[in-house]
Amino acid sequence: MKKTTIPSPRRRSALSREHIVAAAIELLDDHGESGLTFQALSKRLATGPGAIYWHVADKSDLLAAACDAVISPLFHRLSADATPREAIHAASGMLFDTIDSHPWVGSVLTSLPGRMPMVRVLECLGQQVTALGVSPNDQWTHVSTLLMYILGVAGQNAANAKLAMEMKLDRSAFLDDVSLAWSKFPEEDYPFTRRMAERVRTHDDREDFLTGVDLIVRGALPTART
Amino acid sequence: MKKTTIPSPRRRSALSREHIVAAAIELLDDHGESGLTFQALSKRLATGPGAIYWHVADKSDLLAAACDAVISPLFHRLSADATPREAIHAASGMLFDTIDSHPWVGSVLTSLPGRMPMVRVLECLGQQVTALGVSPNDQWTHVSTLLMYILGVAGQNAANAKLAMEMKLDRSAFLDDVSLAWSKFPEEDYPFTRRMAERVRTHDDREDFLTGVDLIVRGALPTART
DNA sequence: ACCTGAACACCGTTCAAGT
DNA sequence: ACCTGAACACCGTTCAAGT
Repeated sequence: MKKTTIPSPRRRSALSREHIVAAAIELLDDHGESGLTFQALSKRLATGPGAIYWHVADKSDLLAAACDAVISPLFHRLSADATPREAIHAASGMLFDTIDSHPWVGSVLTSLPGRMPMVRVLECLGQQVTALGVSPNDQWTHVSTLLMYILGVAGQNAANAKLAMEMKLDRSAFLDDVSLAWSKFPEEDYPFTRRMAERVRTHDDREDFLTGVDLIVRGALPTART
Repeated sequence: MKKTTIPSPRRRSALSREHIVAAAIELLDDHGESGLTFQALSKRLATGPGAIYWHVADKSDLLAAACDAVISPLFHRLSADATPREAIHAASGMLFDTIDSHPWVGSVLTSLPGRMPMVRVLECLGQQVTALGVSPNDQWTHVSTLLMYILGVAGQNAANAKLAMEMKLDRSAFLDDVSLAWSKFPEEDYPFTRRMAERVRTHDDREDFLTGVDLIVRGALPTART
């Protein structure tokens, strides 16, 4: 909701990749994924669209850079003295918080399989799952299960935010909408969906997410070590 | 790789929602997500772009209809006489196969949170998890964990296919590319990614996916019943 | 009721021309 | 080396006009 209506105070600073990425992040945060256009971006930076292409290859390069700029600082903040389970929990929580406050990160992250912002998440999870004592043979399966789950939640978060913005609703009004739709499905064919209509309106996204992470970690290591 | 170069054999048939959706699916299958444009679609249907809007609200409506047309038949093919675990396994396998042969489904599915194609998956999983004997309090968590995992894999599949198509590589060449990139990360900071470089090139996507499903189901129900 | 197709607003990207 | 801004190709969507 912050408007950040800066008319044109960045005359002095020469255009740089960092400035461009920072401005892109502001646009994405304020107006959603559709808010980032080279038109809007060049206006905010007081240049022409062509200037941006000197510092950035294309739009997907810009999105990747914006995503990485938001995500990479997270992994410097992880305390080293924690059990693997705690570390996974902490990293997941931080990831959720940034995806929650920058919903576009969820969809950009998914769109870069095996590339830089995502590999940071992979590596972090991989090291902790290894430290958990999972046998080398199972490490890939367990880490990628965890990663796919996180990407799924991230993508849903992005989709929710995008739809809510299009419908000009806030998050809770949007969930009310979903809840109402679920309560109208025929009881006969959709008993489960019907039963969950109330739940979806009142649940805590963050808590649900972390419970899912724990559930997967528990499945990965039947011999629990707290 | 099927070209399906039908010049214009559909003169007779009056335009209908079903025809439009079927043509849209063909375009998506043959040329990927970017292949579906109202321009290309109206050319294939031998009409103007405006005609399509009489039967379809807008592009997202069209995508939702195409996605649902591909997904909904799946859930009529589930045999009733199976244990919950088998049913979840079977449904997941079918879902994977359709997402694998129609990669765009992965991204469209994610973009419709709580809406029609996705609710079918939710309901199917929900009924089986309920039959599994999970307590009412835990049903939401376990089902949504499973669903988010499936959506994560679906999204990655779509992203892989999209990138591979842009780079004009087939799937295995694309994975070779990722594998090579992973093998070049600095050993010091990315030991796990490095170790998995070979794995990512040779793994079986479908098998990994189903192993992940089992892992989550196992976590959901510590008291295994086969 | 259903279709036509030109027109509109907007997008990512390019490139000759400037400094 | 870096920036300018007009131009290009293409997109989703609209709408007056037809049948």
